[in-house]
Amino acid sequence: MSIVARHDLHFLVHRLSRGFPLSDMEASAISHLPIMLKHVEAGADILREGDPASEACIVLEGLVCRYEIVAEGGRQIQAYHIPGDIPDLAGLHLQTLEHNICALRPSIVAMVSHRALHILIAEHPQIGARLWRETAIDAAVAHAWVSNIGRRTARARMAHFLCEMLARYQALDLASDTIPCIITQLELGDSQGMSVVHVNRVLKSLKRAGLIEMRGKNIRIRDQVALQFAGDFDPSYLHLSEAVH
Amino acid sequence: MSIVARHDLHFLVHRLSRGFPLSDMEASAISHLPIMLKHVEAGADILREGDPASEACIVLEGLVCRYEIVAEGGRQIQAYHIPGDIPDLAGLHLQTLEHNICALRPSIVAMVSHRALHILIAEHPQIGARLWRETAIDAAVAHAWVSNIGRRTARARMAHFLCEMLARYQALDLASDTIPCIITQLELGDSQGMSVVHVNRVLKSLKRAGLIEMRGKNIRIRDQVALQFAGDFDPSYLHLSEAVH
DNA sequence: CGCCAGATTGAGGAGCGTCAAAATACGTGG
DNA sequence: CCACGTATTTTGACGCTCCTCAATCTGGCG
Repeated sequence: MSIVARHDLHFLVHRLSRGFPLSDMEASAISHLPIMLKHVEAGADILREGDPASEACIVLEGLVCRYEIVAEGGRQIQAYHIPGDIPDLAGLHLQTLEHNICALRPSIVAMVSHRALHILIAEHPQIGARLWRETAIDAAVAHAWVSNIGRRTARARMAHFLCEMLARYQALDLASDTIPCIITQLELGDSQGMSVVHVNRVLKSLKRAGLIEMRGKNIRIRDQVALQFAGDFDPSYLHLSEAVH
Repeated sequence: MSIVARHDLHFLVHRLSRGFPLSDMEASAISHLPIMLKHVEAGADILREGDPASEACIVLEGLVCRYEIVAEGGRQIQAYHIPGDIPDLAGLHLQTLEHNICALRPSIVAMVSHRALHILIAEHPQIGARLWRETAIDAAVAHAWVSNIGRRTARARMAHFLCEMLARYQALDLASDTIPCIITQLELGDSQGMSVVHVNRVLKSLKRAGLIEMRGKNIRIRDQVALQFAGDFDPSYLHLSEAVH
């Protein structure tokens, strides 16, 4: 997975092509964006709250998250970002971002200057529309998280979350039944609004029910349909494969 | 408040002008959008989950919310929309929206066809950027809600939410210390992920502490600074007044 | 082989949900 | 202007979910 030759932007192109393919010229324009590769070690921040951003980062490999520290002492992970995602795309239109972005695992990201992106968008309005769509999807996912955390029991919440992660990796052809990244139980808790202890118990319950199992440090979904049912999961909000009008 | 002559898009223009004013031509182009006014009664849906949308609605008066019904039976209100907001702006780039939009109070909205918006954006790219920014802010607010619901106690969560609503109305010059819309305790609970009973107790606690008081059916913030402290509130994420680059 | 991050388990308690009832406000028609 | 039906608020009692604290266990690695 770490061969330099593979470090291109094909996951991003793939994402933006969802629904309706980009033209060769557009795909090529994206691939030729002036990027700077950055290897980030696990736990390292990529962007800090309040930084005036002048560039965006595209996840190429690894696992990145957006998080915030709240006064009462806890960390809240607001989103996970997998290859092809642009965690700080919103920074293109906002002065500052009010969250941190960090790598949870050793990761590789591509840094692109906002200037380059603005030029790209000006020359290829269609790409601008697709990127705007990404911002909209980001919001849709966040809203789904609000519902998940606000109104579902811990068990259903966890099931829903696991379904989301699996579906996103499946859309990239990076998974069939196993979530290919390692997420610790502490991280699961910090994203789903529960304590590590309770995460552990909920996972145990899902294992006992035959819905999931551990495969080394990864989580394998043994019964995706049942898990989706347990989590009241409908993948529509991820907009993984819809057409563009 | 219901004089027809006031039913223009000035709140929207105001929103989009934040940070750096729009040109007269741009402001005028927005004001001349072909809109259809729609009076919506309290409780009526404006958009249903999964509707293939071909138009967007701009809130002119009243209070509108985005919500979802989860399997376990509860309603989760994901966002409140006040005058100048476009609750379903994301629909401009997504096939379908996976949430409902309804009026919580008698409201007036302006319906605009996506076609008209696309033309507007094509002719005024700057307006497109500002609308894109709105999508980004929508996502930022949703992420703040994730943190709020996921990691704060009921009391801090409520304080944070009240600060948010007040700040948004203040930015429109529609409030000084009183949230000018009525939100029932049931609605507060459905948005903050708590039961009506607990909402009532939390509000009581905030009243006893002298942070808020009731003014008829409205909530008046008696000590905004203290309430912000109690809710660990920092308005940055609302991006109410920042410059555009 | 020892160390350490992460996982697991137990016990006890706080926060918050549920159920149920009463109180209050609000709109409507007489 | 009052009577009445409905929506909302308020309060109490009780219990479940989930948190905290704390200890033990496991697997990976130098």
